Amino acid sequence: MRIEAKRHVATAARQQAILDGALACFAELGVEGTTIDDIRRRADASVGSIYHHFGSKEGVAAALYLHGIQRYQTGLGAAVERARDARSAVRAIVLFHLDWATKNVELARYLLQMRRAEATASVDQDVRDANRDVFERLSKRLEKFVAKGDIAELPRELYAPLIIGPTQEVVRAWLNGRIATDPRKLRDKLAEAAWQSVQPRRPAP
Amino acid sequence: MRIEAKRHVATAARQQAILDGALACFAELGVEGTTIDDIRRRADASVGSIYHHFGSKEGVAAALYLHGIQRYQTGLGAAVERARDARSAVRAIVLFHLDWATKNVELARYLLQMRRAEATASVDQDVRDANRDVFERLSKRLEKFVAKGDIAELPRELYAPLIIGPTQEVVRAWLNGRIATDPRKLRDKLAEAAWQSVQPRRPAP
DNA sequence: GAAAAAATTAGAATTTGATTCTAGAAAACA
DNA sequence: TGTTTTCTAGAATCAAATTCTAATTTTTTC
Repeated sequence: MRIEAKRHVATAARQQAILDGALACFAELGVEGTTIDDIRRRADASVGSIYHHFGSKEGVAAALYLHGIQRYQTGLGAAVERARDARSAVRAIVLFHLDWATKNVELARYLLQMRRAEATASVDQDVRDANRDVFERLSKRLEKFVAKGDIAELPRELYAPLIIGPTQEVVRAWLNGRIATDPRKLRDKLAEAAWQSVQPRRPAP
Repeated sequence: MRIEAKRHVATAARQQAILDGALACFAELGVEGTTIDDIRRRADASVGSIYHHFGSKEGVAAALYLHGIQRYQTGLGAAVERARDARSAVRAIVLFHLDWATKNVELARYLLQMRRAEATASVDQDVRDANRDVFERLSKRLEKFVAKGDIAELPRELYAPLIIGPTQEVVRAWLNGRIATDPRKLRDKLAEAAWQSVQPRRPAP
């Protein structure tokens, strides 16, 4: 077979076109406000095709969500791998988050909006799995830093909120138009705050 | 008129019944999964009545959202008023948040889920207004603390994220079942972290 | 205190939009 | 080449939101 998987390629392209069309529609009209027909038109597909590939409108929304999460996490993982010490690892997390959100505004807004929306229930498990993978890799690194004393020993469930919580809130506020300043302007303060928040406290002098 | 506003009372009761029924349905079936008929049954109302009072299913969702936000903010405002110094003010914010979410689980989950959902667009302005009110009161207090040097001088848009961001993330994770520990167990660490994050930094020694 | 107006409730009729279904086209396979 | 599988089309169906018309109840007006 000279040109193998010609269909495979076409299929992937079609699916991507549908997802792209859907994101554009969702951003413009809202998820609820978007009809299958809107997506069909924008992606230049047929109703049958959409249902064949994704099963339902919700299926499209869920697939888009999963894709987005995966892209985010892949990037995050890579960014943190590069860091050589605890401080730059923490900084990398904050900076990557700010960067990703400002460079993928529509997608970021969509992920935020759909976080824990029931429309994504069908991929919840996949999202959890993906989360766990990245999370475990990050945890491994973290533990080493904790062992060395570079990072404080805290209840496990606190690390992520402390490191990313404030940044998350800033990004959310910006994406929702509650603040106008480019959040990247705050990056040094946010990175520093994240770092301080997981520092072992010296006993009071 | 001996019994004035008999209707007014009945109306308020009916509206409340619809909102209560809606919250119960939303919690059990999801917002999407709930039909007007479900709400009608649970609230023992008629379709006409629901539409008369709220205009649409989205209207019901929006009203419920606004109510919830207002209740949360009233409580938060009151909690902070009571604090006499910067440190206890910051602590009060964190503790109130943890407390409110654990005592109003269904509503908290709903608010979180609907945050920035398009269904609430119609009350966005009201939510903003309510937010601004509380926020301004809090800001006034904050400024005094900043002037006294008890709290660091930072870009305005950073205070809320730093103080409430990590707590928010913990609550979110708990409401979504990502963590099982009662978040109130983490309250001292979260309050301390919030406080530290807005402390003026001593220049490095 | 009766007539008029306004607010509220009912539930049937309509409309909108998601989903299903059947048929046909294109590629992979043997 | 014939057969099977995957994919695309779009018409038909179905479910649920919304609208509409007609009562009913309360408030207001004279």
